Amino acid sequence: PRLRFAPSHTGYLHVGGARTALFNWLYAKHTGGTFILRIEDTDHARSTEAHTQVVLDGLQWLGLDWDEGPYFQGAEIARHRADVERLLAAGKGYRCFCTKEELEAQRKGSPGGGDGFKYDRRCWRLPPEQVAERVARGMPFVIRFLMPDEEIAWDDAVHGRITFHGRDLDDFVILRSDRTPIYNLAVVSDDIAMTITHVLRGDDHISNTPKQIALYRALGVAIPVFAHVPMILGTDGKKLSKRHGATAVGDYQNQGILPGAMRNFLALLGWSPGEDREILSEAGMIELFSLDSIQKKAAVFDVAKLEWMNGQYLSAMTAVELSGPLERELARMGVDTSGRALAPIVEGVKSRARTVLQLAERVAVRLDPSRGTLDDKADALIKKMGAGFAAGLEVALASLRQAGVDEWNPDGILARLKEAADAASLKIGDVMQPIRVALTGTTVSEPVNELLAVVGREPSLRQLERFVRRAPTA
RNA sequence: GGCCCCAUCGUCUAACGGUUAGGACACCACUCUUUCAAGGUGGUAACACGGGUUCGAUUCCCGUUGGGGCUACCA
Repeated sequence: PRLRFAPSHTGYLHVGGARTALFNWLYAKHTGGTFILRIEDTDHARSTEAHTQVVLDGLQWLGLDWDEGPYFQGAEIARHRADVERLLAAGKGYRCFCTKEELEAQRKGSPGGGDGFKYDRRCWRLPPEQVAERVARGMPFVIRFLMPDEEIAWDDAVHGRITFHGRDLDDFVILRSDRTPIYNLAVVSDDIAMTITHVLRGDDHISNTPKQIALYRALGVAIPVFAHVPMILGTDGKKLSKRHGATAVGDYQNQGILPGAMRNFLALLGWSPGEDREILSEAGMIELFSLDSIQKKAAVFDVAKLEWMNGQYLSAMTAVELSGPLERELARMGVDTSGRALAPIVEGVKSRARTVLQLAERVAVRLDPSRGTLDDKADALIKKMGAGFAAGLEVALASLRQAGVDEWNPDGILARLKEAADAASLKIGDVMQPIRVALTGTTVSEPVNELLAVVGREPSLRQLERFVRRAPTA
């Protein structure tokens, strides 16, 4: 099989597009087929190289490598025109001299007031000599496709049989007056030229499919397998768009989502491997993927589940595997990591983080506790403990000052603190929690003794002292 | 308006005529723990509605309702 992903270069890779690309890629990998990338840039006004690059970067980030391309639709205009000429010569297309203004007037005058307007074929009825005369006169024209009055149906690989009728379809334009091709014509021409066997695309193309099938028939070419995958919706059930927040894969990359997690999550949106599987390896996905287990229903994009999944990937990865994305994020935050061993810190915090951003923030605080800021829960705890907070901190500090460098390890610190708490008749938690808050600004962290060990003796003591001066004593 | 698609917990989904309708996220308890958003255990929560077909429908058919898509010299 030969598959293609054909995004238009809108300047960003929409998660819906990414999911479509993923399904194409999975099917190609599963069947040993070829995955082709083609950029639809016939709308040259919007076309820029930078926009194309964003799409390429997004696919690469997700690990979706293509076997051929990227091809550019805009480079094939000569072939598109040749196909249009063939249709014209065979009487399956015709010249239309109606101007945009005339069309607009016709639209306004039609029953529906414009929506659902179908061209009335007045130019098709023009006598040949009049057409020749207008062409000779240099009158501008578009070429329309003569929609046959017949049933157009196909067996969709995800929906089953879908049936349209030519009488409901318009004689749509296939070549603009500037002799550039229109989308539907270009797609069919390209898919034929590239011998595409499976067209896997979004649901929103279902209504384009009968037009394209009519074109295949007129060109005398057998149609490929069509598979229309469901759309991705926002939480309000509407087509996912920018007003829902992050919709581009680049947005999620910036928010600290790992590519593996994103791919896994996207795969499960509209497809199910069965047997309650959730976390899937790349090989597992490829092996299990099939067109007939694709959902017909649109799916809502649930960021909470994406983040959960990202957390799963995060805690399953080793500190070494995480070092790339982590250091990139730390650099972006302006944190100096030179000469510091990050691995031990990462081990302590990765299972509690859901995004690389959170991971980086926590690592940064352990590198330099003074950058921590109090969150609401920590603030509430301080208030709740009242004088006990400062008392616990004093006890901790006094005891930790006694601990030498040779003792500054998780076991040594724990022994110290236990002893000190006992001596002061405090519960161990009344000593530990204040330390945690002072060092991280939060109520959440790895065990406090490990936290102290990883932060180091001097930085820990310095931060605790700073905090004692600040903490309320009454 | 016309054409088309869709319909299981709040969300992602399993079920391919017979199940106490299963899992995951989220949520709520409990548990482990010096804390926790981590781990563990448990819980609340769904077959849109009405007709058929059938011994039997979440499952097949029709309709209703509801949602969505398309309807450009955009892609």
